[in-house]
Amino acid sequence: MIQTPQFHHPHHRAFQSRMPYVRTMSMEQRWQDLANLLSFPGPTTDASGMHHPFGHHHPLHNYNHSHPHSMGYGPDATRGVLLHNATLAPPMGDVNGTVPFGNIGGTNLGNAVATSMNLTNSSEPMGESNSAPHYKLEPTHDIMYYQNGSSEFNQTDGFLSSILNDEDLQLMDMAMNEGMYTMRMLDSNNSLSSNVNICSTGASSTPMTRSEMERVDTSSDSAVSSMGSERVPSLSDGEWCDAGSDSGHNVGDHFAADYQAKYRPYDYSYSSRQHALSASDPARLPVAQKKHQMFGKRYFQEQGSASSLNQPPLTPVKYEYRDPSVPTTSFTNASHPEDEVGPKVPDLKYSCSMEFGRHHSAIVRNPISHIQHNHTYSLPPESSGVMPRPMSRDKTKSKKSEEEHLTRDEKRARALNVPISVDDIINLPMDEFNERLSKYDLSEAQLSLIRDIRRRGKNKVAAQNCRKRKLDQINTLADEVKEMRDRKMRLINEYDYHTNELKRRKDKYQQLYRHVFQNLRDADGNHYSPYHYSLQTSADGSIIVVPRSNSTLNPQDKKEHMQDHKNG
DNA sequence: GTAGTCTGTCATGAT
DNA sequence: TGATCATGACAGACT
Repeated sequence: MIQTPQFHHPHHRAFQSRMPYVRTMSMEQRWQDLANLLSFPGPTTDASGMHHPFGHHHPLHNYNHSHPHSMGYGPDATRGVLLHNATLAPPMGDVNGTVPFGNIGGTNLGNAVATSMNLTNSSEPMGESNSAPHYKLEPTHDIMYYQNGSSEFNQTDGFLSSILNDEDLQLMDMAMNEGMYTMRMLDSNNSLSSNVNICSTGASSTPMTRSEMERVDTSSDSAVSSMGSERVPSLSDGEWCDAGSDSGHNVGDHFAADYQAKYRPYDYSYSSRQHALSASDPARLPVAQKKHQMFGKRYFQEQGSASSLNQPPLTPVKYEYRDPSVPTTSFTNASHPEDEVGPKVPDLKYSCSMEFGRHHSAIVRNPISHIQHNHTYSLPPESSGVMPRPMSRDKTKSKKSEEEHLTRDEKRARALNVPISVDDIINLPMDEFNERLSKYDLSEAQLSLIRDIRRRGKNKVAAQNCRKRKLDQINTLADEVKEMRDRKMRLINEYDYHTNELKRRKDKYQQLYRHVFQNLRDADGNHYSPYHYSLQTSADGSIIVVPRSNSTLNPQDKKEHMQDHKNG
């Protein structure tokens, strides 16, 4: 039953007190807030020729702006009339039928009105209250509780605008927000593999499978650590192309291609010789289980060599071992060190993985990858000294003496008759190294050289790892930049969608409001004038007709109102 | 000849 | 405290 509350009713106070303040907010107020937020286009006259209050200057726009809640409730609201028997004429148009009402703010206003006022003589809801796909402004009957012009929408608008406009800030914020980033990565881990999944209507949501995540997780089992992602250290020479083609052409790919060219595997003759030279036992796995540093943040990743052995790393690392019991021929004893069969330190090319190429996109998208990158690099077992570059001209290698292949440290060691191979000097564990040293009566110069050789050799490997990590970080950042750009485009599209959706529903609401007044009749069958009455939603969702005071009309509306009175 | 790149080396700080 | 690692800087070799 439609009621026009008598606000001088003795129970007015009680009536008011029963409702939360916000719940007594009139429909107009909410409408006005909505209109203020969205700058409603005002309809003019309806089909009946009735000058519509919404025309041109919506009477609700400003009439209660200064006193948004005084209308009908203030002390001057003396005109309120309780309409116990207000009836509605049959609906002139099937508002419900022709255009289904969307859910307005999670509450089906049309449904509420229709149910409460029997507008359409139908019990069917005018919309599906739960059908709102995205926005759910409010879960209750209270559609909008905006108390002033600054609404959530404005805030949202400003928020989105700021996001969309301040790209740098956005990128930084998002990058900083690990959680968000993680969500994003989880949310759209497919987009990268599908290459520039821009302008998608929503984030793709194919989750990374557990196996993929685990694969990434276990990818950090190779020997040397780094702080970048697994992509760089895992790539093999020819596999960079695969990785590049997988994700399209972007900055990361550029680096990838660049990297392919720059970081060729250390499989030169030098490397082969080193493999032959190297003598080690399985315990002498390459290198370094290292601490990681990611943008000033260090991660300590305990990935001992044991785990490297126990778990197949994502990056295939080739190890060649020689029986440790076989004594390593000292450098001076081996006239042809390359003939040594060998020892074997892990085969150290920069191992590059097919796995990376295959799982590139997944790895990049995997949030875990940002936490547990495979910072390991398998490196060539090499002695210290300058590594000769691959011979570009075959003619130069024909009669090269072996000495020309020797590194500087090897030459120095040979010059000082150091009885330990350079490879052993560098790669032997400390205990074994000292043991070896104790076997010989070495001069101070020899000892000093040996220490330098060992230091330089380890540092060389460390430098190589460091450079790989650096490029790895660059690649990772390039991927993140691309990801952020994709996200930005998605947000823009989403924003446009919601803006249009809001406008559509606004129009529906406007249509409904007009429809209500067109069909609303008092006991005598007369129309309710929208100038004199307004609709309000009570706490229980029922719609009441509330007389409005003149003070609630803005000057323009008053002017039109007066003109209407003069005309007719 | 010059510029850019690659890589070994040193110095330094951290672990 | 020494060994090792990480990394910036530098220099030489190379393209």
